[in-house]
Amino acid sequence: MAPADQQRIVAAARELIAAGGVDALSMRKLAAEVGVAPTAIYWHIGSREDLLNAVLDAMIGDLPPIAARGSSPRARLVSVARSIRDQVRGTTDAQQLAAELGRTAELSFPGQVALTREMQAAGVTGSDAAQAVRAVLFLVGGFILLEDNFAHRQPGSRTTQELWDALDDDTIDPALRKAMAKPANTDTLFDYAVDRLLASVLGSM
Amino acid sequence: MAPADQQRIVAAARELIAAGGVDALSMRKLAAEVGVAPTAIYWHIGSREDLLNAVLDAMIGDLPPIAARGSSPRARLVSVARSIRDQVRGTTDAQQLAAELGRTAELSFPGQVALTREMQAAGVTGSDAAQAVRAVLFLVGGFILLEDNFAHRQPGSRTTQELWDALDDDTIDPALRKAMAKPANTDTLFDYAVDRLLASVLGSM
DNA sequence: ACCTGAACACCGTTCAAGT
DNA sequence: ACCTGAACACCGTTCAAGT
Repeated sequence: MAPADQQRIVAAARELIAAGGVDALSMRKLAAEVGVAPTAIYWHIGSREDLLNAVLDAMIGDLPPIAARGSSPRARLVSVARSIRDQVRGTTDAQQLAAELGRTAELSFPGQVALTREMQAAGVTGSDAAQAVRAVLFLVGGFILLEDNFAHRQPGSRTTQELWDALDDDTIDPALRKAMAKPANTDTLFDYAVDRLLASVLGSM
Repeated sequence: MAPADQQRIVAAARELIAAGGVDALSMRKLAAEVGVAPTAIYWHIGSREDLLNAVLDAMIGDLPPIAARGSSPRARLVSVARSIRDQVRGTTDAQQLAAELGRTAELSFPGQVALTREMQAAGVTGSDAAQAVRAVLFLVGGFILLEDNFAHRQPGSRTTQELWDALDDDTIDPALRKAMAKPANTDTLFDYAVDRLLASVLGSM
């Protein structure tokens, strides 16, 4: 049997996570996959938390850089916001790991830097730019949170749409209630929200 | 010993969660707390997931309604956004449970309705209002996500501030880098971001 | 240096059996 | 109707012992 070095162990752990999510990774299953006793993992990597940190390190190393596209500063800002959202949505395991390990700052940092660079190019400087960048980041984060929860929704639970349909409230216009009950196109909504926030932040409605 | 009915079991479960978080609640500890064999819990409530759902039901029942304050429509919208944020921050256990059980829609719905009502009062109608409400909700959600992660950050991990201090990037102005490296006042930032988004959405900069 | 086996202290859950 | 005890199939982790 090949030696159970760190690289092989981390690779096997990533396969287990890719197949069944972070919860599907146990020290015992991993050891079986590597072809070794569970206790050997502890010799090579350490505790479960050490293992997860090593896995996250490897995942971060594989991430492509965030690219800005477009010619106008405004378009480039929008493209970075979209890139961040796309990258987060395509790396849910890494996001979950980072959340569990308290390393989300690390994971979101490259996007933050890219956004800051483009905000500077748009002519916003100093603490104004810092505030603007953070506002955009929070908006992007909100999409991630709510889309993620939407994706993790259990079959038995009620959707926002169903809740609106069931709501009996005369103070809200029927047409508006109906609009809220319609499922949202989050792609369109994302572009709209980012556009509105940038318009106001850049002072160029 | 008093009968181990559902009410007593749920109350004991809430105490365990309040004391040590959702992870501190196990069927066996709960049974010990109630003074009964672990298997008795299954007779009264069912599985662990059934138990957590019953606990979340009780928590939702205890939530106070979201109130709008202020006289101008804009001020009332801002106050609802702040109320949502405050309520979420004060109910982290319920938020975690809702996320695990896929019931976040239910938990965020009252705030969504309150926001919709005030958006209508501000003169925005139909699908425009629906989009505007959702944009504000996503922004509020982003604060919750990033503040939450910030709070759950492990002592060993690096903060966004430390990452900025360590960044060596000549394309970003030193003053801006310094501004990003300063810890953000999320209260101020929240008011700023909500204000900017509302200004643009309501079309009254 | 690298790995195993036994052991400890936990989990959630089922099910037959008791009163 | 309500509860227990035994049992099953899992966990993470430690540590002495082997090569």
